[in-house]
Amino acid sequence: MDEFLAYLLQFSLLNQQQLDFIASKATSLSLRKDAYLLEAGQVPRQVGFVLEGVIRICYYDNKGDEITRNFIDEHRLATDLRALEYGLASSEYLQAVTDCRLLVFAKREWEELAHTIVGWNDIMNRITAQHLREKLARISPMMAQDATTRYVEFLENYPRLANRIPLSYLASFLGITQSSLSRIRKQLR
Amino acid sequence: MDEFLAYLLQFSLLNQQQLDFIASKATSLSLRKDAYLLEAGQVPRQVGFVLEGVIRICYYDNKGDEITRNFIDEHRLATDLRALEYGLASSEYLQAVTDCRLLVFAKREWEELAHTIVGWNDIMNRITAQHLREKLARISPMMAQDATTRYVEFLENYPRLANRIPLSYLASFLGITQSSLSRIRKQLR
DNA sequence: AACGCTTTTTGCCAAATGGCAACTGGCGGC
DNA sequence: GCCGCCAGTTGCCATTTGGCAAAAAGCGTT
Repeated sequence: MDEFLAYLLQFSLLNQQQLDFIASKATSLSLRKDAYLLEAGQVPRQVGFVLEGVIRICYYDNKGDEITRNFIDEHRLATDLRALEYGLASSEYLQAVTDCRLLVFAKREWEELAHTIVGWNDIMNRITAQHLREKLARISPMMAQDATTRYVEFLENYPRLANRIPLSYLASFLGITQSSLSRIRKQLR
Repeated sequence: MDEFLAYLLQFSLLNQQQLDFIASKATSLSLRKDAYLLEAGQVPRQVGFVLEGVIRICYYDNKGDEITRNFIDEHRLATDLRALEYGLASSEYLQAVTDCRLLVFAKREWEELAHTIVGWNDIMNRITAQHLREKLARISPMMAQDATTRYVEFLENYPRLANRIPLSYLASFLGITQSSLSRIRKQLR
């Protein structure tokens, strides 16, 4: 729990009373590898915060191929905040890549936080904006680079992730085939 | 000016007095094709809103090649909001791709808006988050697709842009070479 | 119309990547 | 220890894309 509060304090000044209130709203959840935290078509009903493990965001393209769009590891929010806010069905899956431990806020509790904590939405918007900026900053240079460079930079940007992710997911995230990625790895040794 | 106020009203409920106040802070600016609204290394001192024309966001990679990271067309904010907020130097260029007409708020005026209009930062965070989400939603599927698909989808996503942008910028944005894009175009007719 | 400048198109070949299928290796269940 | 399963690797060849340089097309100026 303290991990989440420390995370919030990066984005805001919250007093002890507020922190206690926030803590009182959280529950904990374990996910087995491959289990879904959220499935496409569902309306999200909770917000997760990853304490341990890796979750991936994926969807299916118009050819039916599964595409991994992103990874969420420790100390990141796992939910579709937009879909949650507007009560929309999500278009993506959130699936555990490894066994995971999460902190979870049910939608009702989350909204109570929004009503009770002054500036809660402001904090969330900041967090959202920062996460999106980081993702964008990592993803947008990737298109202009070849597969090897993309892989090497992934290793630099997410050093703690590479050895926990199946090759197929990583290849899909990098926009190359599994075979190509395997060959690239080989060449790098 | 009304265009900008209408834009704001999409994200918020502002009364007439607030709108008038906002309007009083804006000035207008014309940019010639190829002129810079912001250069890398500079600390941004203003926020632009594109009334007419196209601006691109670009930077130089470690090989010295110029990469176009995004386009900003009518009714979009043109600035580095993060750098502006924290007084940081921007790492990117904002360059006019065509002649442009902009609405401009100097940093000082922009901050006065933040202090005067209740919820101004909240509005800006919403706008930022939404823009980032849109960009991400368009960019992230691109890596998994071949160059032709990326080009076709660009045409669908930005129908009003394609004919106003030099081929080289577009190719760079799509992560392919100018020659390849030219060949792809040829094949599509 | 002729010129100079920039943008776009092409040709040629090399390199990177994809598609498919077979092979290998690790690991848990029996 | 053997088997089966899954993830990762490799071989083979087709396709895509890049790199480079030359040619063509567009455009404004004179």
